[in-house]
Amino acid sequence: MSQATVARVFSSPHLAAPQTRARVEAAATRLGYVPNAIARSLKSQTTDIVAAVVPAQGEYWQTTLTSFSRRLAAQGRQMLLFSFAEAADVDSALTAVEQYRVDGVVLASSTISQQQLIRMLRPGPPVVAFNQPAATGVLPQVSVDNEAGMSDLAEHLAGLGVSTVLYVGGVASASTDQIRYRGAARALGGHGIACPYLEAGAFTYDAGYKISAQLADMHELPEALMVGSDEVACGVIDGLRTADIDVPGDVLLTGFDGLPQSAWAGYDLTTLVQPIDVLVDEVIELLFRQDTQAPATSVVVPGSVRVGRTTRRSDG
Amino acid sequence: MSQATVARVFSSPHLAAPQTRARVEAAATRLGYVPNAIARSLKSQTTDIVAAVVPAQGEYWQTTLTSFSRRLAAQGRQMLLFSFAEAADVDSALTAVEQYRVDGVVLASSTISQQQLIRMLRPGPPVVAFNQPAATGVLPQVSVDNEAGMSDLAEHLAGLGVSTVLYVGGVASASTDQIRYRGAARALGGHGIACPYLEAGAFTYDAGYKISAQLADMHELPEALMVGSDEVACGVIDGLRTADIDVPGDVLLTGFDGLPQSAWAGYDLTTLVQPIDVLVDEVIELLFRQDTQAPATSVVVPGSVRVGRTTRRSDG
DNA sequence: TTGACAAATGAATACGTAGTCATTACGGTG
DNA sequence: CACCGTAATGACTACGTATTCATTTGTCAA
Repeated sequence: MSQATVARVFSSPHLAAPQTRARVEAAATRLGYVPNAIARSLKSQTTDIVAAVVPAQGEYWQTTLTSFSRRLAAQGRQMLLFSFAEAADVDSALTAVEQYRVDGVVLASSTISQQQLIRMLRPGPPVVAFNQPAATGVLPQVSVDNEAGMSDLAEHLAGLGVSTVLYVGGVASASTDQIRYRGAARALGGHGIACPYLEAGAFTYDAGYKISAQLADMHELPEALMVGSDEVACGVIDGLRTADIDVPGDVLLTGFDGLPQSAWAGYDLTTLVQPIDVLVDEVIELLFRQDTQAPATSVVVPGSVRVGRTTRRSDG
Repeated sequence: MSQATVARVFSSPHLAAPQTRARVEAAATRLGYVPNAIARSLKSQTTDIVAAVVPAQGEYWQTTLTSFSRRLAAQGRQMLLFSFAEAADVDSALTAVEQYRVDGVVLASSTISQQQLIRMLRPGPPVVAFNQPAATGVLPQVSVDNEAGMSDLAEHLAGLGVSTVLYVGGVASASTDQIRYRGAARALGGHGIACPYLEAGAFTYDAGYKISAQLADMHELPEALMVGSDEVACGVIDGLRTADIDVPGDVLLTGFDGLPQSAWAGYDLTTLVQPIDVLVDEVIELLFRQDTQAPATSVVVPGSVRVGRTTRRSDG
């Protein structure tokens, strides 16, 4: 019974005689033998591991993460997780990624710097950016159609006869924020509606809650608020309600992302639902497609508007 | 310039002459050389990787997950993620875990079967169960003090003069659910208050939302509801409000877990806040403590009651 | 019986690193 | 100058697997 035979039983069973295979398997269970994936990786130069670099905060990323993990598991691949809170953590994460010789890398988060993206261009595993329009042209990238999505929401508002709108963004320097705002501004502009921009400061509930104080203090509220993300939108709603301003009674509101929470009855946002499973599938296909012809392909997937209570006028 | 010298520069720099080190580092950046963690793992029999087996759904687990990831990263360890939706996925995950020779395994979720827990007793990396009281005595385990926590909440209600209470659980077969209910029943029993049990069917918002229909149909509501988890509690609140039953106006309510959402102004639950970072630290310490004296230590960490609007009577 | 051929197996090697051991170089002391 | 101790380095091996190549075994036809 040689080591080579054992290896064959586990990696290419058809090359071993059925009788031999049975003997090997019996011995394996008896001795508690389990093949060593580390050694296999060293020999085969492939780890079946995909690294994911994801922000530590935010509903949206967590949802994305579990989608990735499950999809990869279905393919027999594992996921090495790197969640980071600050930009500095990204660099150390990328260093670790390089050492582990993973089969692919997913970079999620719009706050990863251009410089950090470029770093990943060195020879190594395939890299795909997730929902990070700034990476377009630099790295292969997959994202929802932010501009068209926000544009669709704007058209929805315009269709309701709204004439004054305020856009509440998360982080003005984030590429997704910029593109979503552009989608809103252009669509509304087409109807002759202006759309000023207000920055909440972060893509979080708290940021939305706090910025709502500024809204409540305005001498005249706009008819509608377009908020850059669902999480911020929930904060805005709660903040306004605290100030006795009703949504949708006193002001209409839209979100973006389609988080589970946005569908909760307490909020029931009109929002753009991102088809996360589709996005994830596109990323995985991009990582493992054979032809590496186009090095920086950009895949844009359309989202869909879900109309909720926040744009349904009670008096309508 | 031998391979041994290069290895020393990267793994124990003090053994290399400063001048040599400089030359090696220069050559490394020039050639794009990066040490191979796979080969290192094979030789050193240690991967610096911890596997986490976590449910795909649930706010609570996602929060836990990112806490783990960050804490491990701070130690120079990585996290191999296995999220599962069904029990069958757990087995395949455990199989993969065994192959990758990770340095430790964290099993989170109260729905992992006893049989699956026992499987991990075979020789291999240290394993710790997270918030899984059923594992007590079988595996080392870390959890919040579920019974005392729910008991504290019950005392809080009793202190408000409540005399009728209904407990809304998630999954009756889950050990956490049972223990939390016991905490409520005992504490309330001490005040002569009965506490019937109602099962929502899952630890999700939707389950809470649906079960609230049954509550709304009761001919007489209890004075207070004790809900087994914050996520279910949010669903119950929204469901009741849909049926024009106000919380806390018509019924008081408590949650459990201390999720970020439970503090959102729209809910502002009275709940038991789990000190997740502390729990995570305990798990990591248990995994990597040197002495393996007590094989099935059980660490129980106290939580703290946060009083929110849901137990503040407007008329009080 | 012999040859040809396929199936099954064993021996040997490489993957890239860490560590052991031996060797060399160097500076100080007697 | 001889001796010794320390610092620095190189040669070599093992970690557990996949794979190539050679060898053995078994089967069938001539």
